[in-house]
Amino acid sequence: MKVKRNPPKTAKVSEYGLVGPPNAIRTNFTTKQLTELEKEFHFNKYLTRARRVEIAATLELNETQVKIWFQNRRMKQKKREKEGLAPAPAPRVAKEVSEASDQSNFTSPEASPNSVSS
Amino acid sequence: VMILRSRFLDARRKRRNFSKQATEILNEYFYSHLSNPYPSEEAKEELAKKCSITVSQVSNWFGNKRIRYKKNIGKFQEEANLYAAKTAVTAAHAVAAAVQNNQTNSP
DNA sequence: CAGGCCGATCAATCATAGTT
DNA sequence: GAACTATGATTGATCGGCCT
Repeated sequence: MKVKRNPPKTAKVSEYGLVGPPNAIRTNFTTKQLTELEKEFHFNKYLTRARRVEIAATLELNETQVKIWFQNRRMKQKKREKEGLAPAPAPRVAKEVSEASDQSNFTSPEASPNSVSS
Repeated sequence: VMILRSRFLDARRKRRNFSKQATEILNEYFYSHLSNPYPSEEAKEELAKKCSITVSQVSNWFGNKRIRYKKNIGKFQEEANLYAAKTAVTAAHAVAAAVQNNQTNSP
């Protein structure tokens, strides 16, 4: 569960030396877990220690996983907000090859969680 | 039976390939900064503007490119040489122009 | 000093567009 | 037109930095 890297900020990554922790499984959250987390997120963007423990226990996840999920979720939301507010620069790229770039971008982010279990 | 792959919640995943020239610009930056292919936020914004895509898309592109490049450098060698050459030519033109300008300006 | 959050990135995977 | 490959996007998790 660790993927030691070295993303250089002030250095060079010249040789991408393979960092190799043999183990690093990306846990797949179940639809139920995601649904619960999402529900909680809409209630509170931030978790309290107590709530985190509670949720972790209920969903059978580590506190860390819950914590990380919320962090990622917040970043996701921020990204969405930023993206959804200024997508329409209509620069006439009056040049050669340039297909129609339609962007039906409106302020309608989320979709409905569909769980069509077979 | 618990491993359900109902992961198709991404109805918005209607991807659209970037224009040929956008890819051109991104690759040019990538290969001319191969030692450190991490554009700053400002650079990303500039690239985004030139490519007519969002900053996030620029980030995605670099993220994918970096990983895929290191995953199989050999597969991209050809591409790397191509852009390296292109950059060299551009640089040469710049030098030539500078020289020309210097001559017409120095008595 | 430990713990959380942010921002960027990674790495694996998904789903689709483009090729063969 | 199926089979394969290229590519953009998503996301659980890591890293470094900053703040409380």
